[in-house]
Amino acid sequence: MDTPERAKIAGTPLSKFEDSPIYNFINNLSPIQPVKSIDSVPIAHTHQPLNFASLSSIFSSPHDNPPRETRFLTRHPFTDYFKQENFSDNVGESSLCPEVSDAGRPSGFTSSSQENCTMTCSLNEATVDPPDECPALPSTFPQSTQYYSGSPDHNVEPCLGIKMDLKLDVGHTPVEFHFVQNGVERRKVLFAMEDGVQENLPLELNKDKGVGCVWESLIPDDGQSLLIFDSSTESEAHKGVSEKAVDNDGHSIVSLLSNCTENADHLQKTKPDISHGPCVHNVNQDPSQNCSKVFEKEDETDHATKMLSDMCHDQVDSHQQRGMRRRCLVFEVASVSKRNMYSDSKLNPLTSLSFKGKSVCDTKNLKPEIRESLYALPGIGLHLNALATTSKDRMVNMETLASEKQIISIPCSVGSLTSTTAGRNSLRKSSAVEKDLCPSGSEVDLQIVSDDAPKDATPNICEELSQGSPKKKRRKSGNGGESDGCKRCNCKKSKCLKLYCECFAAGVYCSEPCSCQGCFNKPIHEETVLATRRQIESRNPLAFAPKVIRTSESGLEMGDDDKKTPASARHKRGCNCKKSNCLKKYCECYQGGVGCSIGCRCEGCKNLFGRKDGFLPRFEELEQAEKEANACEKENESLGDDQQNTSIQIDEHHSSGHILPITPYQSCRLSVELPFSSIASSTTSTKLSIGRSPALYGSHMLRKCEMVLPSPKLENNVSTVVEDDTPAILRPTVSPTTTGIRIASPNQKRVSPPHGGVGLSPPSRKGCRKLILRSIPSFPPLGSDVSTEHPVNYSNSSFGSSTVI
DNA sequence: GAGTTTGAAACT
DNA sequence: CAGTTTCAAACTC
Repeated sequence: MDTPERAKIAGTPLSKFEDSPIYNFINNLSPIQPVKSIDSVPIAHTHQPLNFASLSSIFSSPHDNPPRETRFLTRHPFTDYFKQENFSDNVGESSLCPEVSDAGRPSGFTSSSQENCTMTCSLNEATVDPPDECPALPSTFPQSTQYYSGSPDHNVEPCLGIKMDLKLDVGHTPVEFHFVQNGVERRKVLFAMEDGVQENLPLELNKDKGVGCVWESLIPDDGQSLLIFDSSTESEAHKGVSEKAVDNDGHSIVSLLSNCTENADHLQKTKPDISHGPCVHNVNQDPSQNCSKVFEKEDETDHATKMLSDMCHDQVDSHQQRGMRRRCLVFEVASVSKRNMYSDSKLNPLTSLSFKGKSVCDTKNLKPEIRESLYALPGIGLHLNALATTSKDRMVNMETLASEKQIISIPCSVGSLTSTTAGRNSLRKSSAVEKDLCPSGSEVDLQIVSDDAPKDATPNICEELSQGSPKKKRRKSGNGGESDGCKRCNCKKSKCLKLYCECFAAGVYCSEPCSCQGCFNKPIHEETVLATRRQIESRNPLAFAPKVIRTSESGLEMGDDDKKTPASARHKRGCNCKKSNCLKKYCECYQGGVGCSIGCRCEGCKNLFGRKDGFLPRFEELEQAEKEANACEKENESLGDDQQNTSIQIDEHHSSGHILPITPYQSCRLSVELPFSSIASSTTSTKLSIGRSPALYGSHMLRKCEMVLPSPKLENNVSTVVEDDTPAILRPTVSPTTTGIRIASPNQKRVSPPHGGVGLSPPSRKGCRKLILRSIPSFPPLGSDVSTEHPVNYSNSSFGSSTVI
């Protein structure tokens, strides 16, 4: 919708809605008193108008994109209404769900109510089909909206918001609610959805709707089909549910997931009669029961995650996949809603978004500080250190995605992000809650725009997204335990409370994949962790800063030495290699894919990325050296051959055949406050998001694609952020990507990026394809309309700028 | 998987 | 700040 419209909506007082027929209708329908949940609007409650009361913030979110909105069809009165409500601060954006065919919605409630209304509501963008269309069936809906997940069109917008599609067909049509919490979760869903869509429903996608309508395409025209899961794979409970759902009038579609979610939420608390809800009725009781059973069995917090992971893994049947995807979405929602419901203030959707530096889905692993910061800055999730870490798996994933030509926005938030707003501390969630969240996903704004549907990626993503997934445990592979993409520590004596511990250093809690002993880096010992962290920071404010900060900018703007700020103290100091010749991972510079700088005290430096003496090896030399040095890694790389096929693309601008190493110094052009150091001081604006976090994505990506150097975000973001609340990512400051990466030596002597960079990249980089990392708009503090200020142009974003190789 | 090497982190 | 020790990752076998 147009900006004016949005504004209009935003400004629409709740009262208007109250006056609207729909509002009245809904009120009448629901015998249940509206539940007020601030953080989220649980699907279960969606049927009640009041539930949306807190959505206003969502709508106000800066994320709204005018462009996108234009797509939106008609605005439904409800939209306004919803906006009025405070959904939660967290709501970043919502993408509209175009009216998909009725069945299309992942979650749908069928209401027996007599009126027919189709309402689609995206919290952020709230798109609603006006009541006019009420009788309108899905088919009638004009165009679907694009989802962020990867639709090309969406690139522009960062999405961290809660996305909610509310579709009401009172009468025969089911009422469907799509609720995507935001950020990570949403992305997860999107990934899953897209993935499924692309794989399974390519035709559908392309048919009528065009690129943007992936989601919609996912949804079968036949609403029923949507709900039907592959019985073979589905659990009994689900089966029963779906069947029942179908049974209801043939046209009523019930979203099992929604129900489950709803049920889950309600079960523990109130156990409301779902059937009562205006929107939910037919299907629901049994399914709900089933669902409830399921949920009861498992820990609430973990359940959603597990389910998600399981679903992700099962992708045999397209049909199944659809179901799976939807379920994932739903579950996710469910988990969210649960959290919201139960943890109330504790859970902030945004929080869930935060990325863990290393593990993709370990929200629980996030350290308290980070969590806080995350809450404060939704967009920022990646710990800088995470960037440094290399994980092949992730690489693979990332690469895969990249290869797909997807645009991945990986906003990295520094582990110890400083919360922009101290006030948001309240948002901090309990660790338990966080567990459910998928940090990586969340924070990382991982938007994949795939030109080619990335099919491969899906699994990976799913895996990452789902902590529970079995694959997770692959963790230690030959490379040292990164197989999962999540590199985990193996500390024995440090109790994981020292920088020796990668997890600790990355600002994440140790998790299952870790092999640490006597670990204190766990939520249980949060206080200890924090105290230790503070201590370390007091000693060295930069201790938690990323080892290597690379900025596309830095590369681009070589001239400004002054501005360069060392990303981390460590790097400031530079490496101190004696025997590795800076050709092994022992060397942080090498590991980070940057050249050594003057600050390095290394001996016999042969850093392929650039020597402190300014020497740049020829491409051939580099290649050979790399081969020699990294033979091992190559082996590992095999895994991603397909994915890695894409050669690293270095910006031609820079490619003169030589790689410009980015030394830490170089990269740090911007005087940036290290985010980490500021952990304790939440008040400071956060700083960085280097990669977004997900650390998973970002970090690995970066690592593997070292040449690219996304870390720029850090700088960019940081600088920006500091200045104003606008997420750095969103800011136009950098123009990076387009230009390509330039690596400048600290002295700026080095220049010439390698051409393909292919051979040069450190082992980790090999697989790197050209990734367009977009800095995910960290969602700026609610209320500020980023879109206007910074139209989210991923391509321009710092990340995006950095071309990933 | 165990042992060695390495260099950062921590300590003095 | 420099030297030493501790530590865990990286690496090798």
